[in-house]
Amino acid sequence: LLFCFGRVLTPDVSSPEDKPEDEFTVVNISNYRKKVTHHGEKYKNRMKSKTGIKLPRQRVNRRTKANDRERHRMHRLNSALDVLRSILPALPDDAQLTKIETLRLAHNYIWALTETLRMADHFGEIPDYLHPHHEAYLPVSQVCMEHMGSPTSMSSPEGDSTSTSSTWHRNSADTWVDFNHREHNKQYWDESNGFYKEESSALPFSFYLTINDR
DNA sequence: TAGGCCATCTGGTCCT
DNA sequence: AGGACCAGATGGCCTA
Repeated sequence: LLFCFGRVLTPDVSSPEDKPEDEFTVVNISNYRKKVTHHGEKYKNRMKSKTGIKLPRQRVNRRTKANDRERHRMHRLNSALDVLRSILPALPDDAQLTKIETLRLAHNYIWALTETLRMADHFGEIPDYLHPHHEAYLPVSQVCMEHMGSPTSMSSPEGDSTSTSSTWHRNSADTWVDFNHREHNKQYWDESNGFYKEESSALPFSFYLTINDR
């Protein structure tokens, strides 16, 4: 999956103490390259008190240790987010999901998978694309979005129902799964828009997966 | 240049 | 007491 992402490179989380303070690493974050200094080089002057009074050595040592722990804690958090990104549907463009987008997409992705199972129950059968031996089989985890528009833009809940940023993944002649960048709210299955009709006994149906709040 | 995103520092609070 | 967690502040990098 990391290969699938290609561009998802984890920041260097190896022990920062291993690096000289002046050294920096260029890492790929999002779709840009970013300099990351090690061991708080650019912040080291903040260890002075606001009044300019020299702080007791013990206090400085405590604070330094706490900073290290906090830094490592955030690195672990970021590593966990990378793992989460790796199992979410890949983005089509060369951009990594931000933290908030990752969490929102994960939330909505779980919701979509839950809906898939619920619909399978409802229709009494598993959709074609979930049958491993069906020609239309498509592991949900490998569904990729061809276009999501701006990851941070907030599209209108009511408008844009046939958004040009829609991503349609054809799985069979009659079944489409749409992991779409589209705003959802409590009416995300809006029948008036014809996205999904619960009473319909037949496919097609669509899933809209968004990184925005629902 | 403004705004978004991020890493880091920092001090406070809670928990063990 | 010390560690984990949290939120605010700060400054760097990038994009529109």
